[in-house]
Amino acid sequence: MNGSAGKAARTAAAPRAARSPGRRFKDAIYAQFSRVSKALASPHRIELLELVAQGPRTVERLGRLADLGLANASQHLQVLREAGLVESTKQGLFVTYRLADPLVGELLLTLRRVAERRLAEVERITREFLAGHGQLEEVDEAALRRKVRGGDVTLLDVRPPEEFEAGHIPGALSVPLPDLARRLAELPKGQEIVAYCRGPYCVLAVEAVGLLRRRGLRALRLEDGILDWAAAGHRLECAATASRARSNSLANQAPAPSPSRRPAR
Amino acid sequence: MNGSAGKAARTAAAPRAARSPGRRFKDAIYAQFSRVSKALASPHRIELLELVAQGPRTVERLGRLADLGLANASQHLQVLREAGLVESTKQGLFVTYRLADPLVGELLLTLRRVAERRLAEVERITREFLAGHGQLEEVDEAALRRKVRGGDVTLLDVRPPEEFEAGHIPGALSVPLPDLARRLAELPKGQEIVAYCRGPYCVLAVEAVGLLRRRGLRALRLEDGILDWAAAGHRLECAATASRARSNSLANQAPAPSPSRRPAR
DNA sequence: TCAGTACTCAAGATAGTACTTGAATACTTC
DNA sequence: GAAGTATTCAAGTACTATCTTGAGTACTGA
Repeated sequence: MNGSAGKAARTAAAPRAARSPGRRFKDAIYAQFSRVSKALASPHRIELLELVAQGPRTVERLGRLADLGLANASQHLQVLREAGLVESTKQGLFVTYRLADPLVGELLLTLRRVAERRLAEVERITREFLAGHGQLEEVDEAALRRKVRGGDVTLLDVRPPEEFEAGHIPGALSVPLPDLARRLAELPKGQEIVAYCRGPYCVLAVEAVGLLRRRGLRALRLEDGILDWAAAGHRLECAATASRARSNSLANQAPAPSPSRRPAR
Repeated sequence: MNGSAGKAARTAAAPRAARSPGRRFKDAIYAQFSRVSKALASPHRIELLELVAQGPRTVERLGRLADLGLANASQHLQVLREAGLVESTKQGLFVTYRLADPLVGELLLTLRRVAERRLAEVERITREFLAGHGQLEEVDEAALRRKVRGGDVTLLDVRPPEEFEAGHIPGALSVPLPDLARRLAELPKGQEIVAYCRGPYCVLAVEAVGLLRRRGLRALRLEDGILDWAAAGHRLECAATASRARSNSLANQAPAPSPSRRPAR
């Protein structure tokens, strides 16, 4: 790689030629660690990973959700797979990708937290986007509980149906964003609506709230999405358990047993 | 970019020309997230970050510890700084880098855990290295406590003195690796010696144990290093509190309050 | 003021990564 | 077995990152 000996050893730089066994071990280990971080080192792959974290999905669907070309999405997903972050299985024609380990979700969440806390641009960009939609006002979890107890609120899950089925906030009503305009009649009249989606950087809820307001409804956005809800240790309702109707299950739930930093899920 | 209209719309690829505001927001946000992961996407920077996590240090020292040329180390550290992961202050001639936030340490730890759990090579490389030094046998935390209670063990911190001062396992004796050969006389005779260093991928303790054994002493390596000790919620002793001698403080400590989510290698 | 030190900057060679395109593969369905 | 579909592969081009070298900056101490 770096040529012959000769006067190479003269430089002030590291004597890269004569590496000790300890050095070679470290190089090998850190090269492995960097396989994981290199896989995360692309905006598109982070987005794909967050989508995969919502539930298993096919290549074509992931590519479309992330606005990527099909071949490009496939290649990015392969990079993630080679780094051990996702797994894929082939069922018939379709290849389904899923998160390889819940720990990967934790890594993603920590990455996001570091960016939020250390990069001022994250808050600036978010604020500007929300301001542009007149949605600086948000509802946090505590406020949502209060509203639910008050009973005059509809909690709306605007994600695609399969994500709703994979897990949603108890008591939420599923109306995917593309269907919202023509299903307005289903919403309880006169009630305030709180919409949520995948997370704070998923735009579905923002668009839903915008649409609802243009139709003259009172609507707000839940500041966190489903992943944050789960990460905070709260219960999710999924298709299997959903038969217990939607009554007011949120109101009856224990109020956040561990606000610390549970990996939970 | 993607040519004229005509049959352009036919392709399955993303229509990258007409991006919605939502798409532009996502692109901007994920670009920010990837600033953090791009900073981690180099083996050298991960190593530098782990060194910085041990305590503040100058550019020259970090470069030497990571076997990097000075300019190269400086550039890598700047990349880390621009991603908000480290901070630097200039005092006289020296620029000191430190971790910007404890959350960065958590990110680093999670990255390591993901690599350990998902990449088989990590265990393979470690095992091969340890086997080459005849040190497959390690002492874990529980075993260390047992030995300490038995009283016939010396706990040895072989890191550089300033890292020892910044925080060490209570009761440990500081003998930096380069001094070890000529300070053998200081070690209590006949006792077993347990050596530790920065972490499982730091080779100092391995080399210390090798040296001690060649001199005929009974020596073992503690499997985790100082960062893991602290991450497990244990108390550290630092220079300020070190006056309380070394008696047997480890034996008197509460036994691991949070054994919850250990990497458990 | 001058030499020395610690670090940073600029520039260039090299290597690696990203995205696109068109073709190939693998499986299903008719 | 032929047509169709989801995905992957291969190759080309543009871009980005890395490391090195030598010069430049900022501060210290004599």
